[in-house]
Amino acid sequence: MGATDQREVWAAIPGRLRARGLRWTPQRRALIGVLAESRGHLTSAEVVARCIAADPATTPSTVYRTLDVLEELGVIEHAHGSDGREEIHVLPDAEHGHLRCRSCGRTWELPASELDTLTKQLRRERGFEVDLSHVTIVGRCGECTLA
Amino acid sequence: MGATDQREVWAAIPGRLRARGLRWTPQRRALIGVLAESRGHLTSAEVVARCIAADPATTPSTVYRTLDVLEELGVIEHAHGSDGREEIHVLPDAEHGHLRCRSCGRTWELPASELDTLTKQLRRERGFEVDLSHVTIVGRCGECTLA
DNA sequence: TTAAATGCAAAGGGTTTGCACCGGA
DNA sequence: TCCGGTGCAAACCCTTTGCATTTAA
Repeated sequence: MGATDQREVWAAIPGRLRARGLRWTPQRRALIGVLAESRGHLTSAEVVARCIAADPATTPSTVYRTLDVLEELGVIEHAHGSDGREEIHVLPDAEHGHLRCRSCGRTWELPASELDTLTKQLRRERGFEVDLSHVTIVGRCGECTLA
Repeated sequence: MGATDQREVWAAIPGRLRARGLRWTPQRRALIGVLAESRGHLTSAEVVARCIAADPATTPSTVYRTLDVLEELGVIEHAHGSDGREEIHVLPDAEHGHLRCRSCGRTWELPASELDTLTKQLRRERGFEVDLSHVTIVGRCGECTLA
């Protein structure tokens, strides 16, 4: 999915909200602005912090409530990081899992192709449908293993 | 690992604590009692609740502190569940990951053998060393998919 | 004896909730 | 106008911390 497509997703949100009888507000516009600038993953708390940075008048509860709405729209998905906090993934359309180094804390995307063997195997042997965007493999990355 | 071996692990704890200059106390005995009766996984909060059920005088902070000690001993390991809470795994000696159904909430152990292909592949292609006990694959189990 | 462990209470962080008011559609 | 959204504050839950006191070794 290219940058242009992503912009279209953001641009379509006001209409998608109204189509559901929901509303497009300045606060929601601000939140979308924060998300649109955030590649990859961030915690809900980080989203709140960035919204407050952008506008000190931001209320946490509004952010959390809007994040719920956006998840219903499928614009974001949430999971839980190794420290137990909410972690949100922007634009999960490109299904992928994550790789996290527990030493340096960095994360990488794990494309569906690399998890293909596992997902097929679990489906075949256990009838289990893997939710790719919630797969997070924790361990030590190459650099940290060498260091 | 059989039930007998597990009992031996519990029985060895007092000595292992003392060998480190740590102490075997009634509170720790009670906590071990709770863990020994808990197959599989449970949250820290559940451990606290069960300890309090066993002895209303239990103090949460003591439980949390002892869980830390037990993790250092390698008796338990902690991860984070889908709801973001601490989740502890008893006796992680037999390295395995977990499979969790996000619909019914049940979890299953995922033996190293089933993750073997993935771990080898990540090591080869990325130099990444997977921490098996922290692998949790989320999705929908066979039963819930049918229902 | 003496350092570890406990109990208590308080703070902490992130998240959720109730409710009156505000403001998109 | 009307219902959804907002802001505020308080509550929530789980977890951590400080400190005086107890207790295992």
